[in-house]
Amino acid sequence: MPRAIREQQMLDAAIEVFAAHGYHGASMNAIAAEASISKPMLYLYYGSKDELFAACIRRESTRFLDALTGAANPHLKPKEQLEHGIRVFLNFVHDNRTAWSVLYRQAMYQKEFAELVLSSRERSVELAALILRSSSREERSNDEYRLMATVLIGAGEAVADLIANGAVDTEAAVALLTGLSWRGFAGKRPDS
Amino acid sequence: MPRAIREQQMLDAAIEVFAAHGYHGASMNAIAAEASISKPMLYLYYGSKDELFAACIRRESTRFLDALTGAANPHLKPKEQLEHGIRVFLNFVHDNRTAWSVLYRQAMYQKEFAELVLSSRERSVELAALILRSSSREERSNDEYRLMATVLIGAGEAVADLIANGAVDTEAAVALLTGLSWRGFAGKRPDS
Amino acid sequence: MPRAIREQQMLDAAIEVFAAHGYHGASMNAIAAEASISKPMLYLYYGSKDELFAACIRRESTRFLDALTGAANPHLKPKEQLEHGIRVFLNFVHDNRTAWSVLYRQAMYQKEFAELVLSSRERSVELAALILRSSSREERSNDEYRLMATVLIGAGEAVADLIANGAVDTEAAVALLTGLSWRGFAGKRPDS
Amino acid sequence: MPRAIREQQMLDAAIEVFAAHGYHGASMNAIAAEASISKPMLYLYYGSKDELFAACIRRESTRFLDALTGAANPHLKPKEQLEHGIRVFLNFVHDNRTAWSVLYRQAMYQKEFAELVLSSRERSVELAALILRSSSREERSNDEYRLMATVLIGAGEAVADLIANGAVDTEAAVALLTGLSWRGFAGKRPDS
DNA sequence: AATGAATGAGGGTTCATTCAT
DNA sequence: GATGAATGAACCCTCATTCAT
Repeated sequence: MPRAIREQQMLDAAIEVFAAHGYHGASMNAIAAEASISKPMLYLYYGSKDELFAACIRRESTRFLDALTGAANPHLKPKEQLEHGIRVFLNFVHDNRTAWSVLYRQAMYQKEFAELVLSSRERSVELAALILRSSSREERSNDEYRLMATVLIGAGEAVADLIANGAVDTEAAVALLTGLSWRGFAGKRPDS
Repeated sequence: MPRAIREQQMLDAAIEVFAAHGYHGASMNAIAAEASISKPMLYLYYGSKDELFAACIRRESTRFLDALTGAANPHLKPKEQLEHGIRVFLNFVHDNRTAWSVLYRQAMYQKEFAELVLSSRERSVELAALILRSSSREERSNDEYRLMATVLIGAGEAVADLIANGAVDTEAAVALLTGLSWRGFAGKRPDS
Repeated sequence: MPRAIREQQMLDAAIEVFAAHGYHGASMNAIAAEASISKPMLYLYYGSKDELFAACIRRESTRFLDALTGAANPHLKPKEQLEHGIRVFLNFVHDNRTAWSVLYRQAMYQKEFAELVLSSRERSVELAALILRSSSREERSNDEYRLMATVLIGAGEAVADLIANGAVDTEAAVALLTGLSWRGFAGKRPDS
Repeated sequence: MPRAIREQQMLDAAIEVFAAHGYHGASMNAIAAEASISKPMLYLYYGSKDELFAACIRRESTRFLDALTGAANPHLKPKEQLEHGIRVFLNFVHDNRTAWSVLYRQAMYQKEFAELVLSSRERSVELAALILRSSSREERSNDEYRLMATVLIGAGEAVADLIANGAVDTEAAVALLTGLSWRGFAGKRPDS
């Protein structure tokens, strides 16, 4: 069986099991079983549980960034662009909730994987910063935009958690986040 | 040694070790050693690793909420109140970063502890919502304020992570968050 | 509190807990709790779990032998005497089933306690041998009677187990054992 | 090493250690060491200590029943058949005394294993009942024969214990039990 | 006389990881 | 290329037992 296919098969299984049971709760046994292969194969391809987990993070990060990148559309007006990006972001997180919570949130606070997650998040911050810059009514430094992007993403994650818990509807969340982005907490509502 | 003191001693050690290694990475052996007591004592006082972890969460939650509650000051003007709350929040998260990341962030995504963390977070959301309401220039429903508070806290957590990484200075972050809260991403800067 | 009463209180509790959970399943904690005293008291009075268990065996053995001894009645005819003895035996075992099974049957096959149990059983064998001798139609040596008594008691224990399981009614068992004792397995029934 | 052989090797070791120390006294460590394998192997093959113990019971039960079944010989006269069965029984119990005492006697009084032991014993009772029926001088119901068989086995076990203790010689015991079976305690000796 | 507080030692169980084939 | 068989190490938890008061 060709290497590339095997790799995907194994990653699919690993992500599934990691997402379901968390890093420690997932045993190499379970992953091998889920992938319908033998344990030594996992080690042959990935060397260790840590590296396998890292590979999972990398693949999901890529999917996430692809989704975000795909959301950019030069024809949209700034505000629409922001809204669309937020929508894509929230939908992605919601659709991949379990994987997201394990591979991003948990991993981000685990010494061994924090760097990996952060370096990936860096890129989404970059993207968000671009959108913010284009939406902005005045010039700011790159660093400022990046900081703001971080805030936006943090807020997005918090809202995404709410969506995942069913506490909030996605479109409502999009509206809220867009509104807040535009006017802040204290500002008036558009329709008022 | 009296019971009350032992309990604190044990919680101190547990929080330290949990924060350093995460829930699974922390062994009861290590916690007992850190507390300079024997393992059975941990079990005598807390019954199980799960319950010990839960006790840690509870204690830190309380500390956090106390800090937040202490930040409320009726003499402050709304905007100052918001700014002060943000400052207290960021400082707390920064000062307790490791405990925070393990006892809140990791625990929140672990079935056994999610409920506990969420019920505690509920209370900080409540507090933040109050502050937001008093800062607001127009009336909104309670639910709306709570949602906004969640967003604010999510944003705060993201920024706190940056502070913890040394990427941002606390006061700068306070200014940014306050500004964004007030005017949103797109608004003009106060001084412009 | 006077020593004698304490001792009984502790033995009562110990027998109860041992009978309910077996030797290993019974913890000194549980016994102390059942006796409403502190663990060090148990150790003060009995020194160790083994010795406490031995004391339980001794007390129950005494009760058992007392019951058996009380069953002897010179006014009864030999066959009636035998039947009465069997009845008393079976009833005792039945009434004290849990304690019996733990303190005799289990203990008998445990290195540390086998000797104690056997030396107590010795005495019941002696008693049974006396009854058998008086029932016998011909002279035999003491050793022979003792051997036969052992057989009788073994048979009795097997039947007692059946009674305990509710598989057999006590009086039916008495009749059976008496009949068998009198005539053997192959012999005709009295009424035939 | 092939699976089948390992299984036997492990059961051999387990039976040895269980017999020597009892169920609780036997540690999985000790069993693994005795079998010259590692502990995880035991768990891979048997899943838990309980299941390993059950497997021991099953194997020894089978051996025991095989021995008993092999003792049946249609060419023997009823009384000889009974005598032969008793001899085989006593020899088996004697030859396997430690295993017998732990795997049958102790297990029989332990909630988790009682059912297993009893279901196996059921079968020996069945066998003994058959022999008794063919030796009997008059017709009885199946239930009666089974009850008598239980008594016979109980008596046999008691005698086997004596043999094991060296208090009695096997052939003497065979003669006694056969005689008692034939004539009861009170009857005359054959040679008188 | 009595106990709350404390522990050393060990048990069952699981897991990531590696040979030998 | 692929795996069945095997293990060292560690973890959570419990228990009999003992001080210090």
